Amino acid sequence: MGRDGLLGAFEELVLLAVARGGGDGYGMTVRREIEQRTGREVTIGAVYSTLDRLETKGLVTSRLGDPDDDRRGRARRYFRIEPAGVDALSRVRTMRDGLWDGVDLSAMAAEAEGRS
Amino acid sequence: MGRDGLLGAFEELVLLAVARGGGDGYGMTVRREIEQRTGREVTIGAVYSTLDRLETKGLVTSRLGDPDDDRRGRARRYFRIEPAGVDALSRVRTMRDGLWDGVDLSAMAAEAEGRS
DNA sequence: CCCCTTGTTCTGCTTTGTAGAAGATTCTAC
DNA sequence: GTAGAATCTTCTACAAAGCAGAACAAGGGG
Repeated sequence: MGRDGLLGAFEELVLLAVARGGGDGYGMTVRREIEQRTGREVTIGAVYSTLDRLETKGLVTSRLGDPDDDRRGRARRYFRIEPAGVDALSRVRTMRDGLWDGVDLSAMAAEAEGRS
Repeated sequence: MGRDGLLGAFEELVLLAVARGGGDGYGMTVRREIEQRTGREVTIGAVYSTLDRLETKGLVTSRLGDPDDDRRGRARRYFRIEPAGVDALSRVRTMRDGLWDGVDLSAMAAEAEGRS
């Protein structure tokens, strides 16, 4: 995240997936969400280490669910976004929008193509 | 950039600034552009190391200008974006848009705030 | 000459990003 | 009851990206 509290690229994706979950997301669902919405494959290790880092920074918090129900396996760890996390998302977006503003990708592609 | 040719957060900003320059941008102007449009301070070392990495990946190319004119100092190194760079921007944008889609930051802020 | 200005390059370190194996826990079926 | 299989998390180790600041380069002007 660096010097002034910015988010890395993958951190942003994970944080966004947590935000979408509304407090009901956990490691595996975050992974699925990212894979489905971006078409990109993601390893589970990458997701968890990023979640841990986000929690350390105070952008998300987690609580352990009980594994009662009729499901098997280990207890889930649910994540939800904190105000600081919302804030970080907001800032990263504003910052990027400023640089994207007015950029025309197809015109740019045509121009770059035309030189080769 | 990792496994599937993705851009890091800062790489994206730099690449975008190069793109905006239309081939006339160099280290110092890229820095200024980012600072002005994002309000974020950036060290020159960060900019150059990122530019080098982008060049290694084939997303931008550079040419050395001659220091004729009446300006002083060392020759500038001008950067321009290549088709692969345009492509990378396009992909990173599509991917992120998928996850941002439908996210309402202010509603989210209110909800997260309301819990504390 | 020496220094000021404009730029780039180099060195070293910290934070992010990735991968995959290992551990924990419960259900099913024999 | 015990071997799998299923569902999830944790751990270990390394590669890539991000960042800071000093060093270096080169021309202009007293």
